[in-house]
Amino acid sequence: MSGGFTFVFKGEKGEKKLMEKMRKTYDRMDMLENARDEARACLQQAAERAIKKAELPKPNTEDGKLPDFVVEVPGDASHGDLAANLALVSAKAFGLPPRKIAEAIAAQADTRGMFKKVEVAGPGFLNLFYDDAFFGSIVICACVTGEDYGRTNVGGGEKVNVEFVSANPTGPMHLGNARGGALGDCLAEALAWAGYDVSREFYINDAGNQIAKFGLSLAVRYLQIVRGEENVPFPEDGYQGDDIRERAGEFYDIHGDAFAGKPQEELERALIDYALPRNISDIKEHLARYRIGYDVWFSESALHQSGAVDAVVQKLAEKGATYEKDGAVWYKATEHGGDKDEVLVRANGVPTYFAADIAYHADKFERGFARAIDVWGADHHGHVARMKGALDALGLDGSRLDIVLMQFVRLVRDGEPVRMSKRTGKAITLTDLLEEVPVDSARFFFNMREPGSQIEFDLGLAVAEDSDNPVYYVQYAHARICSILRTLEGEGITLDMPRAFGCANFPVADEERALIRRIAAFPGEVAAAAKGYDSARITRYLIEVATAFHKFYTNCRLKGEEEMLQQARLALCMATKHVIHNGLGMLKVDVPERM
RNA sequence: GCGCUGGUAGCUCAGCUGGAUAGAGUGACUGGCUACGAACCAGUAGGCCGGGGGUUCGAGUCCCUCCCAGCGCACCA
Repeated sequence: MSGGFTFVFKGEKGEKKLMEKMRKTYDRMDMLENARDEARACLQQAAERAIKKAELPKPNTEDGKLPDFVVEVPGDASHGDLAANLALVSAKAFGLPPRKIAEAIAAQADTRGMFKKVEVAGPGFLNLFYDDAFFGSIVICACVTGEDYGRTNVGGGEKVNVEFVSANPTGPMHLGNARGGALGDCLAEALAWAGYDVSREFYINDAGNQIAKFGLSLAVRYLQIVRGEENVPFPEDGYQGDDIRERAGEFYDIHGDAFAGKPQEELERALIDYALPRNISDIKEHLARYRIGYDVWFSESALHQSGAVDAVVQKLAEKGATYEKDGAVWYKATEHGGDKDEVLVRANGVPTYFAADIAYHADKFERGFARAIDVWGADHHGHVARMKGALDALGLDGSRLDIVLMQFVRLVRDGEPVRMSKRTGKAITLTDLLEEVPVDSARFFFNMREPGSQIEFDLGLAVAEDSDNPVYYVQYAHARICSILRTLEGEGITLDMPRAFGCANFPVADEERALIRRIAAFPGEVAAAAKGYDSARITRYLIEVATAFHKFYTNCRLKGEEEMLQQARLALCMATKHVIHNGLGMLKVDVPERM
């Protein structure tokens, strides 16, 4: 319970003191949640009073209490600011029609100064309307908390690890990485805003079969340069990308044919040692250009070298979760919810990717993370259950690992599908994408839809799309606000908080109320995005805020308006500016003052 | 065959733990700048929510079944 709201701003002396009071009052910052609690309590007590006064019979439930009910924000503003289904769900308990119950409750409702009225509507909904003062206090809250508006502590400081992209270092990043990067980075940001202690991590797959294949492919390209392409056949399953040729070419430019006579193994080793660090640093650079940075770059090979992989296999064996067959060590996945058992150590003694990944995730929990979130391509979905199961088998609660599965990006150019396979060598890379599409658009676009939906990215459209792009719609709202602020400032008018809060008749327009409702929803939206691992909520929300602002802008004026109302509207503009600034900031999209 | 995702307006997608006449954007059509930025706003048209059963006061939402699409089912990662 929030302890109620006290609307005493009018008599307050001094902005500083006022600010302090505001910060205390709105410590929880999510005023909508507070309002929900207030509404719930208001109705619950009203129902209890009605029973006491025998306006309603005693509820015929097992524990004699009222049934659970929902307080929600109705989609239609004419249904109030909050709506409760208390009367509907307790129809049986009272043995009365819902509308009758609702009327009895509404008659007893003490609106606590927060609500203007409680209305009975439809089949028996109880609709509550905010008092104007509450609308005003939401604006104040957003203004006072400013660049922190939207932060909550629903995460309680829990340590969370978010691993995303983790692109294969054998080649350039593709569109899936672009989507995963935007999604993962924004999710991490939303989690941080919701009060989690977030660490961003990139897992470098610098070991295993694909590195061997990488070495082989490089070696063949190198030998082709030395001996002629027609004299050295390229392996069927090698990496055919041009990037491999380029790396081999660079290596040749440095060493000439000095390595041509060396044993294959030595040649491959030298090529890997040359190319891998360069690929990794390219990945870092390209991600930085995409505005993504990591707290930790975790190397798979380090897990092998430290013996962590062997240790985890050993530990699984001690738990009785393994057996040997055909010379390989198998994990009993079927005993932990899997469809079939999995190989941990091959007959040739080399551990599988799966074994390394178990060791990797075990390591995350050993580093003190309460939760690990991985953003994976949907093609890895088969890996989810067995990964969790393996953690369970180790005695590390596998439910602490959450996987965000991301469907593929179907790339299209002028209506024609473009192959994304690394092996065709024709894949569009992240860098290609960013050459055609601004980072703002790409990051916004990839965060517009839920990870689970497969999306189509039309390159031709993305380039032409500049002014139709929703990101500009949101940015434009911000630029418009800045423009108003500049204009008024030119007339010597700036926001004076105590004065703005002193406006007795505010809000006056429906557009103002609609905008304030959206502003009030911000902390809850961020928290929901964090808890539901759904950063798309934020982009959708920002579009809603921009819409509400544009409507407000066309219907409500500031310039030439009466001073108190002008101040109140100035505060509303400022509140909106903070929301857009903070929201776009989470997406790491620019917040332009002019455009 | 088994499993994971998804199927909502012409197109791209929302729809929160079941709730009030199913919503946006875009495309089509019609209006609105002598007032703070028209990269904007207002209006019209457009729907057996994949099909069929069931659960209940009430289902796009939950259960069963079928159909369709993408993906996965390696001693690859």
